[in-house]
Amino acid sequence: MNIKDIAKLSDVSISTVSRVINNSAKVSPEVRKRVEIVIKEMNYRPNSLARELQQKKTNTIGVLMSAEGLDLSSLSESINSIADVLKDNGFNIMLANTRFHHDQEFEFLNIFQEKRVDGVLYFASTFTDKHYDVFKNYPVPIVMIGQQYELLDIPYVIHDDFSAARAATNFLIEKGHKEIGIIGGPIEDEAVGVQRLRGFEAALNIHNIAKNDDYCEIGDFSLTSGYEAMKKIHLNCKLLPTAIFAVTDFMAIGAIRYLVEKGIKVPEQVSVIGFDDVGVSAFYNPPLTTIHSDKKAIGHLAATLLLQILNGQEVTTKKFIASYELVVRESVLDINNRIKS
Amino acid sequence: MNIKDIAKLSDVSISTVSRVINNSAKVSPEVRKRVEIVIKEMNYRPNSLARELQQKKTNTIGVLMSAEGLDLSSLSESINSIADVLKDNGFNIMLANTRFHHDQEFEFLNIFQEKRVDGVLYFASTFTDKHYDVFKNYPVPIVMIGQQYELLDIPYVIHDDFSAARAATNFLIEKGHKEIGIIGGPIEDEAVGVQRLRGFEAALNIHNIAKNDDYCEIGDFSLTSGYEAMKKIHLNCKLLPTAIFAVTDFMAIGAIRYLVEKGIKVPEQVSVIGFDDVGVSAFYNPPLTTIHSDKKAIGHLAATLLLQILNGQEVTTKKFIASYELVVRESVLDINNRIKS
DNA sequence: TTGTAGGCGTTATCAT
DNA sequence: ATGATAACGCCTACAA
Repeated sequence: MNIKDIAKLSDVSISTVSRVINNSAKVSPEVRKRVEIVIKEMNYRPNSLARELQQKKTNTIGVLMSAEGLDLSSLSESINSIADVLKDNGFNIMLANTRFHHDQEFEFLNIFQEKRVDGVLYFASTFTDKHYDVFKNYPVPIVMIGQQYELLDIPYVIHDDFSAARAATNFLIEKGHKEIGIIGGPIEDEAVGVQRLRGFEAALNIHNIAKNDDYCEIGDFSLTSGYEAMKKIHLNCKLLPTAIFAVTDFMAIGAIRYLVEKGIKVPEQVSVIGFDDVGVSAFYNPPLTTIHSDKKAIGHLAATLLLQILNGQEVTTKKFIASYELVVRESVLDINNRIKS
Repeated sequence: MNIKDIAKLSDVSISTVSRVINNSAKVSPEVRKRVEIVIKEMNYRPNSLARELQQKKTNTIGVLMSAEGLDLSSLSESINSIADVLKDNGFNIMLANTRFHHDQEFEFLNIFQEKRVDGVLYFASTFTDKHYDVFKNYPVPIVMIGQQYELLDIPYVIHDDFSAARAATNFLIEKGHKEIGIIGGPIEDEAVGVQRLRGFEAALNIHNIAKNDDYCEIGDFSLTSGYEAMKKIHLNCKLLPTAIFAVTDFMAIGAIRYLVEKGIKVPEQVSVIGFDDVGVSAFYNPPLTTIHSDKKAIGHLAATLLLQILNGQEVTTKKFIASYELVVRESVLDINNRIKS
């Protein structure tokens, strides 16, 4: 069933059918009615492939991300707001998830290109030379999310991982903690693995607190990895740190679970602070003190930015930083007035 | 940059270029090399729109679901396995999420049709007459997930919500509970809202336990709604039930959080059992006893089924039921030997 | 092994 | 207000 069939059945030319479909020009009311009835009758839908081929525009944005499941993850909120913005502007989303198989990124980028998406939103993780090459020659505009990469002239929106991590650590220090551990992310992940670690170290430095490597482990974002990292720290030293900064709420939850399982009280014996403010965090036992980043704003900003570029508007600023906020709940204890044992 | 340009630059005809792209026929090694170099050089990718238009096949499956970020997590596992199956068979996914705006389903179904997806995987929630009409006339095969609807001749894969809910409730009863409440789902959701409730009631019935309406509230799947439902139950009666069945892990978590916040011990004072076995459940405090349904299997099954239909294989069975399993953790207390107070 | 030409379903340009 | 026709970029007979 195509436009030709509809034309025949309504006894008009295909141009006229096209006109009623797109409201692109005047069509006499009677004819319009006639055509519309046939369309409804036949359950006809125009073929976007043909339309987009001829218009050289798909009204589709490719969104590339790297996460296990779209679950509670911090991404899902951003993606929802991206979806909203794009939908409001008549764009569709083509979602691709590498699930941490970063090599697949290029494969998806190719598919995007073949499918002729009008632009791409890229939740970055690692950034390699190959990324550089590919992005440099990419035929449509890209907006990067979550990772700063100044070599390339593509705009990006990030949250200030360094400052936020420093703030989290400072909070721990304010509360009297001096023995502080960290459960970090993979160092290939610049934002989470590197910047948050740097922020942590900076806070320690400025307060003249030495970093104890026995207190420092790395996870892969999963709940289990947080659990395992905490276990390693426990095994590393007979005396646990009084506080842990987990660079991800999920890892924080994994860590707390380990502690509770071992009969170690949180926050009475060990305080834990997270990062992300994922949905469950407020409902966890104990409710998690963490860094809340405005994921909705990030998605909104990135999508809007891309749309502007697509509209040919000049985008002068290339760097956008979303705000964060420390949300204090119950997983960190103030030990300033603790009687020394 | 199109096939014609490549042809010109490599000094061959477009058919030859097409042949090297698709390996569809013999091409002399020298010519092939020549063309391949130009392709690489020009960073050329074939236009799928044109290709799919002419082949009348997009190798794309539309996946329609209805979840808000949070809830996605029970879906996300299924979706991952769907993605795997489809990818292995050369299919792409087009994901659409109504986020509980069920009216948008039809809009997306239309888009799928316009984009000429080869088939659709439909995570059903509510099923109305309009669905009936639309599905009846839908031009490509549909496989339904999570909801049984026999009027239509479309295959579906579900988990046995009724039996699983009954099993969960029976477990509570076995452990000596007689005062049992439920936090249910919206009744428009046949599987979660109705079937799980029916299973609950069936278990009560067979053990001659009366259902106490003060113990029964309904949530909307969110953590908050679980919290609020538990609060209502608390307000309804001076004496809390000894156990609660929440038809969703997230609502169970919300409920537990409410109880803990009020100083009510879980499971010592109130036991809670969930449904879904979402990622965090094992790491919650206390670890959540729940029904684990094989979401991966569901996704795998549904995708495979659709592929079979697409391949013209006769599918005789229309109904597939995935297995479930009760996973016992620490949120339910055995009160059989409790000293009566 | 390689090239030519028609058609996939639209929209857009130009007549009428 | 309506219709004929040439693209859009590709694949696939059919020819050479």
